[in-house]
Amino acid sequence: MSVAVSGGHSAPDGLPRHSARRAAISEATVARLPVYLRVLNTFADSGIATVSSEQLANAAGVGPAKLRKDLSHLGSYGTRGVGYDVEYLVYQISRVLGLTQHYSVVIVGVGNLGHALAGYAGFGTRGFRVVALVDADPARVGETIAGLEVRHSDELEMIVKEHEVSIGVIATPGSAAQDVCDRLVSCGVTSVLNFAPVVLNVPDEVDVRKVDLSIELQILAFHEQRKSLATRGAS
Amino acid sequence: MSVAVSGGHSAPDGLPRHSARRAAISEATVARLPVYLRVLNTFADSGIATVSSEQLANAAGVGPAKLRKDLSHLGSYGTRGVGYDVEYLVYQISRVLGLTQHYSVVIVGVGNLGHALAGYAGFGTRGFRVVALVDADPARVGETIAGLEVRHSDELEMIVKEHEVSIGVIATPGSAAQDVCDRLVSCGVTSVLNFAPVVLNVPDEVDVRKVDLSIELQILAFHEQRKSLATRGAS
DNA sequence: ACCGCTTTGTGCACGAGTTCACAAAGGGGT
DNA sequence: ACCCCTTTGTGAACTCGTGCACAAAGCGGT
Repeated sequence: MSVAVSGGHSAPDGLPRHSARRAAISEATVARLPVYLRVLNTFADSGIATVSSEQLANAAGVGPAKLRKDLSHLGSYGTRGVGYDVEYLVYQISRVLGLTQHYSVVIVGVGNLGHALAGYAGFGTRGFRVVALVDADPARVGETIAGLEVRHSDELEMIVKEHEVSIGVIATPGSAAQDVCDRLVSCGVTSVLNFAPVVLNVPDEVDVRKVDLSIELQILAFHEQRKSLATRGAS
Repeated sequence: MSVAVSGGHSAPDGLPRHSARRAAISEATVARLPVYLRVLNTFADSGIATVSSEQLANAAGVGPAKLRKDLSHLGSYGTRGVGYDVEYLVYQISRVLGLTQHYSVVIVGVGNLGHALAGYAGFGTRGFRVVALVDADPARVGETIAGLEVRHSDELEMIVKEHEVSIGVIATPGSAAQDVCDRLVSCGVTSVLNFAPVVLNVPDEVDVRKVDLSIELQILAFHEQRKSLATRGAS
């Protein structure tokens, strides 16, 4: 749903990682950790020092058992009879997610959506920094958005190298997306967030996550129809 | 990912639907159908009349077996030795997804993101029509975006009733999201697309899908870290 | 009318993810 | 020091989704 959901990652890679101190965290769990993290942060802001799995699970919209199993995959950071220390858990999840490092992000395509993304506060949070905005349209080049000057997409390779960009955000029309993606990948970007309505083709080592509005709407439409058929059928 | 992916839908509802002529389509399959549909449309535009499961699967980024199984869940619409008729399959998937009906959409929150959503072409396609834009800020009320006048959120209930809105899009700040959601639900909206970074609480019969940028970024960060640890560990 | 080639539809086995239920573990009061 | 209450961490059963492999089914050429 998210856009749900939906990542690149092909192989369940059973390769023996360097020395895997932990049994490798499942994809489903990784997708939920950011939710827990957000909820924990709101708890911390409210001055709450400790939470039980049940409280946390309720706030995150999952079952308590699932939550405990998820957390157990990253270590034994709870106290039996008490719960989890909020601050400590925030730190541990941040560490596992890699948010203690910093990531440079480039946004390609400054249309309506790219504009909104550039101004999105979520980037500012822990670890992510938008280092450049890029567009193919010369008319937009030079414009300043959210404190960044829009640069021409010819400079894309240079920008990626210069800032050691690791995450590329594609907010172009669908027709340009694969080309932009190829260029990002060819100069070393290994993670892509794709907003264009196309299926991107990338080598195995590159992760792609897609956010697709019209897919989400169509999934909702399916359930809407299902519901209206159900009530009509019951009459 | 999707935005992951991530829907409301709680119970796997084993209730005997009205007369369920088909065995009910799995959630995972439903999430892929829109992708198939899009690919099929590009094929149709290229004048291609027939596709094999392998061609379609490649273009959609899935395995051929999975694709065939997905399609088999909605009927036997292929010809052995030949493949699938593009136009017919487009029609069948559209029908199953409920895109032959029309859905009225209201967008709540006209900030950067709401602005972009209002102008998004994806809404115009088959079945979805944005009937109103709503914001709580009086300064924005009256402004015209994409041919629609922004109205004050006090009028939300009236608008929903008047236009028989079935899908609500929440593009407000997180602090307002739950309140807006409650109001939408209380006047009959049964599908919500949530862009606010909060976990919405809704009754079981309401479907929520969330699109969360910062979650997607954090998932990418996890894999980035994993990759950099792997290469560092191999040295 | 038959034969061989291609491609679908699906039974089956496997693996991933979820849920249940409970033993182990810690805290606090007496 | 002991006991009771709460809550974690996890083994085990189960459900769901995926991928393989192959039989059934068309089509076209002879």
